[in-house]
Amino acid sequence: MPELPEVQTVVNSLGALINKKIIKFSYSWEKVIYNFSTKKFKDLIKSHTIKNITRKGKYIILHLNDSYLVCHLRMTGYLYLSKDLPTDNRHTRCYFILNNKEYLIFKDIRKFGGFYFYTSLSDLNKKIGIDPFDNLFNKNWLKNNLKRKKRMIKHLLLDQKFICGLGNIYIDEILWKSRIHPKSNSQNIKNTSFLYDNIISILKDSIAFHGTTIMNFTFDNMKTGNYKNKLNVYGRNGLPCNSCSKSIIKQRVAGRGTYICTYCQQ
DNA sequence: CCCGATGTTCGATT
DNA sequence: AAATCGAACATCGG
Repeated sequence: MPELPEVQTVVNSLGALINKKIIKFSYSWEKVIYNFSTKKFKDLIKSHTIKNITRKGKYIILHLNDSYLVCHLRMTGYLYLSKDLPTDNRHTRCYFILNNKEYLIFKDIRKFGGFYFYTSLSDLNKKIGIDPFDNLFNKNWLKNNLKRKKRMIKHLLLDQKFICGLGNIYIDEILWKSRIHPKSNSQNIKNTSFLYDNIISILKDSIAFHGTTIMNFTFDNMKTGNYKNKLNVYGRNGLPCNSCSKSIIKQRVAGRGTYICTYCQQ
């Protein structure tokens, strides 16, 4: 579920974490910590103060005194602050107790999400590419780097090592608005400037609407995103294209369910 | 009941 | 280098 706008929405909802201290870590699913055993992680995390919260791609980054607590929500992760522990713990995988007696709670239906502990961000930066809101990501960057690759555009945009943060929903939306067929070769894309504008504007627009809730995405005590009503292709199989009125089709591209207007996107 | 699909990522294989 | 596939899981719908 969560792509860049949803992750940014979560980051925005966690501002109250700043300057709070982590007192204790508790878990019920061992694999919720990706790069350490939970035993080791407990030691590492204790008594750290959260200095800042940022995001890169789909990763949430809590800046600690001299280290980083990084969270990835994968498909169904839900990270939120609460004065109380959940009454329904079916999907609670772990939580942190803070010095003000509040809880940072991580629920995750499908158990794919979790946390990394890093002493530097270099591992993370090596793993993923440029963020769309990075100053270095501009029209020239996109033009030059699309030219360097010979890949189906949808496949390339899904690759987090290329650009990080885009996922299945927003790529379909961006390619529809850009009038680009998802199977197009990245080298042959003519209007890269228009594609750039649509990447930025669609992400910004969705952030303003707190992201898209299709099935499971919630933030800040069960709030949901409202961008779903603004989707032009995703999930609109068989419905008329908002530009030409011909039928939206669904087809598998790069192994993912993909929504296309074959008239607008040649 | 079984099968397929779901917004992500990783690693193996072609 | 690029593309496909299965796995990590749970849930829902046909």
